[in-house]
Amino acid sequence: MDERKRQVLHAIIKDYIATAEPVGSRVVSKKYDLGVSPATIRNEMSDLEEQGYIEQPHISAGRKPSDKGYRYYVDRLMEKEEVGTSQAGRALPQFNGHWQGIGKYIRQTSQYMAQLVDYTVMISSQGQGKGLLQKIQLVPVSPWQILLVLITDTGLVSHRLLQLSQPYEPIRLIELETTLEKKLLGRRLDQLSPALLAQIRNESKQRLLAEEILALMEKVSAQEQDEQVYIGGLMNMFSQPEFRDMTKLKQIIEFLEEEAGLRELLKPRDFSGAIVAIGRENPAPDIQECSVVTATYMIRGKPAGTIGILGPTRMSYAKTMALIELWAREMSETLS
Amino acid sequence: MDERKRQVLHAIIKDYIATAEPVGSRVVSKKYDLGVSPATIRNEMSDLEEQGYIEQPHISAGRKPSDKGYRYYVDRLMEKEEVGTSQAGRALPQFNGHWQGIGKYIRQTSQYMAQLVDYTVMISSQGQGKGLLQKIQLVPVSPWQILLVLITDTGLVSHRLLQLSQPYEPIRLIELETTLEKKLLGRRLDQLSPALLAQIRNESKQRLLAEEILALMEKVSAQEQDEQVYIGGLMNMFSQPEFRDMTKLKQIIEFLEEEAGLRELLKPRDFSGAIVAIGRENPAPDIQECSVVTATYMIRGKPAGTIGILGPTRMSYAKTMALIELWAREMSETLS
DNA sequence: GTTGGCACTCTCCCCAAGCGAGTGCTAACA
DNA sequence: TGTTAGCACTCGCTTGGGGAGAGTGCCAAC
Repeated sequence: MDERKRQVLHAIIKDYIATAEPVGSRVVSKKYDLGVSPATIRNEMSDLEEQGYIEQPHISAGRKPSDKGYRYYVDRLMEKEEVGTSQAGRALPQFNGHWQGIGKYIRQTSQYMAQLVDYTVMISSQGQGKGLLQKIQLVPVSPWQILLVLITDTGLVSHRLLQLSQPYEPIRLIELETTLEKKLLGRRLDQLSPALLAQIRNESKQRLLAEEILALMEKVSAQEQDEQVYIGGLMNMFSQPEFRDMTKLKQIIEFLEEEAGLRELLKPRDFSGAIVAIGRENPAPDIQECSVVTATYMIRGKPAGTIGILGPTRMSYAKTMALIELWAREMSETLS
Repeated sequence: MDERKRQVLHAIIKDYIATAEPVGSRVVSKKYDLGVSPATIRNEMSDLEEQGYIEQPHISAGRKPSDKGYRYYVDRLMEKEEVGTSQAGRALPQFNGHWQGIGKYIRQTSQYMAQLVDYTVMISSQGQGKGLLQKIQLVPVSPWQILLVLITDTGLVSHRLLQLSQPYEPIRLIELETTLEKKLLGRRLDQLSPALLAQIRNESKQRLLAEEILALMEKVSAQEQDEQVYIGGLMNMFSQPEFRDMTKLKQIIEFLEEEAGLRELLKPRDFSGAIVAIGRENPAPDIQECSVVTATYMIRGKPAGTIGILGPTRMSYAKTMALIELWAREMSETLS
């Protein structure tokens, strides 16, 4: 691929991203002055099509980029946008309200982000059950009720109200609390070994009580790992000309309503930069006419969730990638 | 309005709900045998139109019900569906998974409900900060950190990790806990009077500690009241012929994305039966081509949230109302 | 008060023609 | 050998008209 072909491809992609209309040889020649006539451009375009970088919707229409073309653009052509220059008016607002939990923060953030791009924003937040146990507390509430409180070093605080099948003896409760702390502190909540738990159960002087509490802890450890996904700016999809067709739109919304696929898409990674999946590169068939840009944010250096931006393949990659990287950094800071 | 007019109106509404097409005099006469000819029906329809119960999309089309017509139908014509008969395959599944918090439950429930109706389901859950304080616990975590745990009789457990500006003295912490319990237990979390809090602050021996904890409590009481709304079956709207027009659909989704309006719509009421708002009866202009059926569910007898079902004005009111009342009862039971 | 008949209106669908955009090819040119 | 102008051709989109179908309103008869 020689220099001029690259210029032609670049021009076609730029124009198509801006207009969503197939671009013809004349436009390329005039608007992006390459110094050659439309006829020459036509020859180049013919070659590019043969190589699979662009395609013709109909025989008498202009060309539009193919997935392969976009891939080439993202990897080699695109000028990376400087986050610094684009920062004004694009950064997330400094968090300054009352802290109302990570879920609330992420939900609001996803909606705010969606106002700044024309695409749909999805943010996953991984369960935080992977921290080390820092504190275990058994709080007596009533003779039949105990509150179990677990705190991990990732800042997770988890609690469960436990309805006992028989009243507890206060002394036993304190004993049990001590035992639990001795045996379990410093371990990962999601990796409590059954052997260890069995040992505690056996050593305990009030077996039933220990049994009930340990069962609850196992439940908690299973539950705290689960992720959630928040979506903002679904409506932005409606402004995209490629989704004027209801069936396509429906497909996308179907995908967004189904949590499993979304979670798979937004699984946190170790890498924190922006990653792009273009059209058919997406594993989920429902969104193979879309592109997804993702970036993982961290909490205290550990992957904690992923931001995803879903738009048509004709999305503005340079801007989107710059923004998502900026946002991932900002979220990491806010949440750490 | 005489009996035959009522029959004609009833027939028109039934047919329109089923087909979404304007119904003509011949159809009314033949399909819903009233024993009179189309010409007679035409006269009746002419009257009904004059009175505003039905309307003509074009001069040469059949009639469709107006908002007023639907209102009359809901109030007087409709045969109420027996919940008993419709129960098979329509009830919510018995909750039997791990309990993962009310939010999760409501989200899943909204999606399940949406599978059983062809409309969009919205469920609000009111903050549960309106219960009476049953237990206050200050858990030492580290010399600089305290965990504040509040439990109310509505089953709410709320906690906050507090970063102190100076280390606490263990004895003072216990003292303070006792004071707080003595003064505040039995009071409503959302109605802690400033005077009372000031008094505690003054009596405390370690002022700064008390101050920080009380400030946190005020925050918690403010935050726990806030509501959230879950939406399921947004996609169902796509199957409704009246929303094949993108601009209408867009309007509705705009409404659903904007939380304030939704919350207003789904404010819990004291009354637990189904309430219908038809078309222009809705205060929000964005959904004035829709109808909304709502019913409030209770937790231990107190209004806790509202289920809403949003569909075209041509919705199947009898079925929807029967279902929502059933579901509100079931949710109340599960959550109590 | 009810009915049949009839003229009238209006929408929807289909089809054909015309327009416009853009290509591919060929021949000429530097 | 690469570039350019010219030209015929293709194809989608729009426009306009005609016909079919559905349903009404009105009138006269029962």
